[in-house]
Amino acid sequence: MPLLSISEVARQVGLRPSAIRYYEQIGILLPAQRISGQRRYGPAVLYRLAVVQRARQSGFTLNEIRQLFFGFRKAAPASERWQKLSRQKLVELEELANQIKSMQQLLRNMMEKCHCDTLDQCGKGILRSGCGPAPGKSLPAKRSPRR
Amino acid sequence: MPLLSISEVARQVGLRPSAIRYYEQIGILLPAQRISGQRRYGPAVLYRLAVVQRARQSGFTLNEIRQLFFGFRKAAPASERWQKLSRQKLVELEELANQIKSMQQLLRNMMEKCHCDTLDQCGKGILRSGCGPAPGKSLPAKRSPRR
DNA sequence: GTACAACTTCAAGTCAACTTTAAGTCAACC
DNA sequence: GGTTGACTTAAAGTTGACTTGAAGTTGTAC
Repeated sequence: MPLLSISEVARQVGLRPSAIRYYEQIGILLPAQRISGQRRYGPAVLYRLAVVQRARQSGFTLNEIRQLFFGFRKAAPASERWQKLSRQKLVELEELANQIKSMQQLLRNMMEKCHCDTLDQCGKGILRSGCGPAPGKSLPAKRSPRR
Repeated sequence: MPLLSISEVARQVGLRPSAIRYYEQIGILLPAQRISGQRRYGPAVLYRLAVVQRARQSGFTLNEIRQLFFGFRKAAPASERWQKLSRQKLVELEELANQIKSMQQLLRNMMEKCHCDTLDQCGKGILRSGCGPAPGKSLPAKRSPRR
């Protein structure tokens, strides 16, 4: 039953030691046992950090991860904790995805429709919504050609 | 031909005066004419800022917006500028959208498959990839029930 | 006894896009 | 002359998730 040093833990989970100290500092990890001043960890910390990493991958902030660990009554099962936080996070991600879609729409529209010469022209066009007209002929407002 | 004060411009474009000063400071807006120390703007600044706002909505950073304005040879038409920057940005947005999809996948998988009691259990499961087994019976991996 | 690596703490720095604050200037009105 | 309101500048603060730096401690190796 070997106790791990901070850099050993860091190595195993793919973090830097400073990140692990930070997690302890902000209360995501409980203060580790010290041996002559230095942190020593049991293997369980690897599970802890696996959860943290998975949650980060899933888009949770460190505050939310703290909720996951400490924001429930003590007996609350892990599955219930994930359920609750995930539901909310899925909503946020959906919103984010929609934002991205509308950015893509704007960009595609810009690439397709903007024939402005100067950016000021372009700005004028934007104020009338959409972007500027073609230099010579006015296109008959075709809709996006499939896809 | 009325010259606009900074707060009038801000009001019209929906920014705060401090943002406009900031844009000047970082070189997105050219230094405005001063009248007894105060900034005065012609109507063209509204086009400028319309472009800035549109670019922000499309996901461009302020650095990229500076590129849009000043990162091309002087004669480069606006449409060409947008094309170049948009192509790159669309790639980034695509990557971002994929990240979000994988987060959503992780979360849905978690909600569906995790029946862990403790988060440590959960962490153990994650280390073996996926999450923990059911408490009693093993569910036959049903796929999401519509929607 | 001293060099060294690995750790410690605490404070400050990083990034982006601003905002906030403090202290000062200016023109207009009473 | 005094007050008000809108402006000015420069510097510092904000948020999140860390990293970096400085200065100090510990255990081990030579």
